[in-house]
Amino acid sequence: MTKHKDNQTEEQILEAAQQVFQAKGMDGARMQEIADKANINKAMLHYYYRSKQLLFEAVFKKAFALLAPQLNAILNDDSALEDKIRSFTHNYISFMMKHPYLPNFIIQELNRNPKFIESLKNNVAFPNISKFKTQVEEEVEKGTIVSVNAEQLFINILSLNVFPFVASPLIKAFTNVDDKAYKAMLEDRKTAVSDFIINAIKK
Amino acid sequence: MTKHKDNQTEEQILEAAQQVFQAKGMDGARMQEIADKANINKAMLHYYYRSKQLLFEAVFKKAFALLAPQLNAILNDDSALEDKIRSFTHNYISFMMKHPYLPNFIIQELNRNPKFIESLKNNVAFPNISKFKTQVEEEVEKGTIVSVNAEQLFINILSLNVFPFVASPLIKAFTNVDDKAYKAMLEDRKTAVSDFIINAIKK
DNA sequence: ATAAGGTTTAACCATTTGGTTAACAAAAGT
DNA sequence: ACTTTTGTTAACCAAATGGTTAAACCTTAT
Repeated sequence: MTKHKDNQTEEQILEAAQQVFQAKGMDGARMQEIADKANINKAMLHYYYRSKQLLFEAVFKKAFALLAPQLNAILNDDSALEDKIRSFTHNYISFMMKHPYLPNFIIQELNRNPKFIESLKNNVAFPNISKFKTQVEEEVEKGTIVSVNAEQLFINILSLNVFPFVASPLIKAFTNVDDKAYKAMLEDRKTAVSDFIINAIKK
Repeated sequence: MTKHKDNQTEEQILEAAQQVFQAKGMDGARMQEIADKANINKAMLHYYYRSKQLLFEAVFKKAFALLAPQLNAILNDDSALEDKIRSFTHNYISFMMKHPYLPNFIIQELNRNPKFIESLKNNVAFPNISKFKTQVEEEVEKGTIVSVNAEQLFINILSLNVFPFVASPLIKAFTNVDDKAYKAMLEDRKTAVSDFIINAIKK
């Protein structure tokens, strides 16, 4: 119990900031609300993070660092394509059901400030398609899957997995489904999406 | 040239508001910026629309009214399922390439305020899945497509078509693709996506 | 004990922001 | 002609907001 209270406060702030920023975005978030949620004085936010912008960036980078390994699972893992699709879909949906704010937060703030992505490319293990592209091209050549463009396939996989988390209010409304039933549908998607994708590319 | 100048001003405001709201969201938008873009005094915004909230709602409803018919094309049209998937994909991507801000704007603001969807259900021709569901179930019974849940299929179609517009900065970064090449990829998707979907459900 | 260093708080500040007001200009109705 | 209604503007206002400050409070090493 020597001097870890500082670390603890810093963590409290980051935790509270994460909640507020992810729920309301950079522009909608209020420093006072973050301070209240962290049970500290507003000046502490500036003591530890200097400015709203820097606090936001800390939250954003932490969120992105959480997402990146998920994506690298499909882009850089060594297993066979079909296995990867199944495990990625299963794992990604499980993961996002625990962090439902994440994808929307990242997409929204990246749209607000596209330059922001440049700093991420340096700081975090940034997902890259090249290895996945080689693998897809090999499988096409071997004849195990139909001829597909690797980028398009990647976009399709990503779309089918991410979109239901980004657009949930809209989809719920169109399909006349409540929260509970929507969760059940997401649960089904852990296998339904991979079946769908594999069906689409299997010869 | 009698008394349409009023209408003209009102339109200028709505047009400017649309640009600013869609680029920066409700919270990030500034009334002064809208006024400047419309080349009018800030007080005029309140003269015609009373408040930021009401101006925003006018913009939002107009945007949603533009989107809804697109979705009704796949949900309520009478043509055969396969034809619908092909024409929807083609038309939706063409349409969104002309209005790239639209889907992100609607999704973002609906996440910010999910209650908002209730008022839409009354005002606009709100897309509904029921007819589409019947059609899918019939085709499954006839044996022309594999056994799929209609809601899941709808989500898949929507995901594959919408997501690339919502997450473009992210996808561009992962696939190392610039603006021009991304547009070409979207162009390809007009047929690639429908092929993908039909492959996935065809027996 | 006490000096030094980091930590925390209440009060304060400058700027921004949505919104209002009162006067003025332009049509439109009589 | 003149009165009323509608459209437009500059100046103004109160509240909110990100950020600062100066003093108080701990903790710890000397």
